[in-house]
Amino acid sequence: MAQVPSSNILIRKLQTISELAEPDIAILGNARIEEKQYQANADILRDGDQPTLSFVVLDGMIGSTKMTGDGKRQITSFFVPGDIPDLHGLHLSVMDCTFTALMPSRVGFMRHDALRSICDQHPSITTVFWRSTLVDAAIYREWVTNVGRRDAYTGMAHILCELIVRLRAVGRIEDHVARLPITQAALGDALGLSTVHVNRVLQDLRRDGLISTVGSHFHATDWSGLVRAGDFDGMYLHQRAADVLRQ
Amino acid sequence: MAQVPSSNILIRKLQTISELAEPDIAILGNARIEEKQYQANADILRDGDQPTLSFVVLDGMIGSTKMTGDGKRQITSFFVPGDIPDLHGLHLSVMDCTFTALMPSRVGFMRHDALRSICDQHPSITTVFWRSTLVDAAIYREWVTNVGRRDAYTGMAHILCELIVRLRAVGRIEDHVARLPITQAALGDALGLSTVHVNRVLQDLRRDGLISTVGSHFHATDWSGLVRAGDFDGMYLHQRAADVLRQ
DNA sequence: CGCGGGGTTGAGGTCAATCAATCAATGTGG
DNA sequence: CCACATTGATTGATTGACCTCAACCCCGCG
Repeated sequence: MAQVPSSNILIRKLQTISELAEPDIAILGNARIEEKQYQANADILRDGDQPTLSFVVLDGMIGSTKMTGDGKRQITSFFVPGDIPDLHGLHLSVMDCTFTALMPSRVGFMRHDALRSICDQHPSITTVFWRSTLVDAAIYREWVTNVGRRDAYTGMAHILCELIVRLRAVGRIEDHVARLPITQAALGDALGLSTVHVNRVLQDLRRDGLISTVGSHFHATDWSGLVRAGDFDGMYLHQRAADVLRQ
Repeated sequence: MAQVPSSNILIRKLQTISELAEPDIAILGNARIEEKQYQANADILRDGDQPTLSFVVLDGMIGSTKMTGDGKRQITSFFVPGDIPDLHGLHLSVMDCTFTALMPSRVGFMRHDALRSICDQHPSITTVFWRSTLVDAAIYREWVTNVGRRDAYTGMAHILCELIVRLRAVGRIEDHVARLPITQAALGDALGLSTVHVNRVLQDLRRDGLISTVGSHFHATDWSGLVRAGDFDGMYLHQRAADVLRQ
């Protein structure tokens, strides 16, 4: 029905971290995907759920979030088009976090039993999926460090660098201009900061000529400066060499 | 040579998160493991390494650590006996973090090629290993939240709860008395705090009757109080029901 | 035209870092 | 057996990063 199958972006993302064999690409391309649109701040899966579906991000951005007992929110990771945020649901029956759309987003659902049968029949795809969850874990590790040991200015620059590299890898931004209608509140929840402080840190980054913002457009005006300011080394994203060189 | 094969603790740990079939237990029990002892603060694998071995913790405690550009250390997770901290090395060729012994520790090395051939021949073991790495990722998620959105007092209580539950699950502590010769500096690096502040927070926890310390012995004198203080819900550890009930 | 969401600004307060000692326990060489 | 070094814990004083509260502004929208 769709000229551009929604599995395309999934395949592209997986290719940024693994080499995919032709037959595997065909298998993944034929996977049945049910598309659905979400508004900003809509929950897709909730902490405590026992889902029978996983989803791939097609457009927009999804956050994996956790709430503390006193109602504060932490975003533990961003997920951009091509990512399968809840692939772990395939093997962990109860969700330990909530997936929320951080901007208007389109996602594609895939049935767990279908994914499991693909994995059973194609061990090489199992490896690719496993690797994808391992890269997610590597990103979590970096976020612990970012939140625990970097100050607000450095952490903000870091997280922006990560977003730009990941979006570039799947062709969603050119150069270092990102259309990122992400709220300052979301950035704060990602970095463990208040929205007020996020605002001030963004002003500092603008003052230093590292970024500029025009409405929801977000621009890294000094990429190497931003990388330096953010103490950023994208190695933890484990992208294939070919993709890294394309940066 | 050893009466108690070092794979026992590995099997026990895997059983806390997955049901293991008899044949799989036999396969894992026969895995060749090279034991090695490390002193406190010794690195086992370093950021940037390309290891051909993975290791299981046999005794002590290992931390996965990252350094920031200005030389601050963050511990992104603890690993206790039975855990395989660097199982991700099986599919991510370059290490993105360092594994350090946080106290005198004994670990057992297993060759990647041996592990890969086990996975190739026994898909059910692949699933168990995959699930193990997914639980590690769930722990990272919780740590992001702990470091980002909980204050020092709550975060400290939380991390102590996690350690106690995980150590109990593999039978390394009875009741809630833990022998934990972990330094306050390590706790600080885990929580993103200075050692001075760690010291003061521990005093607060003692003052409130939640913990007591005698030398390197560490005792949760009020388990339910500590759980409450730490905003702790162990669901994210994804232990099997039988194990959770045994708490 | 009023409303709400997101962004911006200012003032004051707090949690935790830093700096700088001191102390206890352990180990080491003479 | 003691002088000395080392590691980790503890304490006090000061500083600073970031939070909270409380406005206000801007803009799109029903």
